[in-house]
Amino acid sequence: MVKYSSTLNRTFAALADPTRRRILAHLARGDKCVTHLAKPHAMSLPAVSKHLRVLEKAGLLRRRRYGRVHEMRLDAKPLRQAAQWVEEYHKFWQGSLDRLAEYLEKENRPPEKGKTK
Amino acid sequence: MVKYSSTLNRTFAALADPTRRRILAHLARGDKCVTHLAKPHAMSLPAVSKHLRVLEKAGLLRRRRYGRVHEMRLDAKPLRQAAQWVEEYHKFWQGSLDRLAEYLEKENRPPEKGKTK
DNA sequence: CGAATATTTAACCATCTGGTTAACTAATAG
DNA sequence: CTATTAGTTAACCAGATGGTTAAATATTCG
Repeated sequence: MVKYSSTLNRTFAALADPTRRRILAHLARGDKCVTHLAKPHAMSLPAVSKHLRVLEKAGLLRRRRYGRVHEMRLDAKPLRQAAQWVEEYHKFWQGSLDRLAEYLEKENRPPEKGKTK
Repeated sequence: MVKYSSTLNRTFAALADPTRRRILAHLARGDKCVTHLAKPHAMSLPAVSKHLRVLEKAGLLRRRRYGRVHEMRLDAKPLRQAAQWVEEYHKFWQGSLDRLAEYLEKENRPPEKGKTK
């Protein structure tokens, strides 16, 4: 059966913010330090730092310290579980256009006609 | 290029809550009315009603009214885009074990100059 | 040493979230 | 008409989120 893990909670929550998705995209192109990752984002360094911590707690990145520089490394493993979850609905979005057509045709269909409840 | 649509924001945010993922799972097994969907969840009807509105605004379900009964129907189309986004990171979680091994081996790699702390 | 750099922590703020209970609207049943 | 049922709306609350600025902590540079 489907599990409602807090891992999945944290993964999806982390992905819900566009800044964090952008950071992940940058990391996918190579490991970066905080200042580097912060530059393209119109916000303060502490704000980016917070986003990085969210991603880190979600397990989506690993941090290594070289002196005062924190080097971030993408870790996409949690995305695997997320992808699996979403994929369970594959057949539903595949058939969605058919379903919409069907839906529109049945415009006047009754609920559970006759004896409700 | 990657887009940071608010569609994706809403989709991932909707999926970040376990109650909502559970509701989607129930909907995947057939359309249900609000009271029906609420029953297995240890919370009030208004709470479930709010979750349904979140899912609706994320485009993950459609609502039809038959008299006083609101019938919910899963619409998984938004999940398609989410799946595509996540899939872009497929190669990263595939290679993650190798990467971790590599990471652990390089444990003593120098920072940028030949100076370790 | 003292100055500069990289980053975090602290304190604060507005808004969002997920829940509650109570009251309301609307439809059906008797 | 009245009572019941389905569901939403309103008001409220605690805690999370996403941002800010200012101060603190390391680390490296000269």
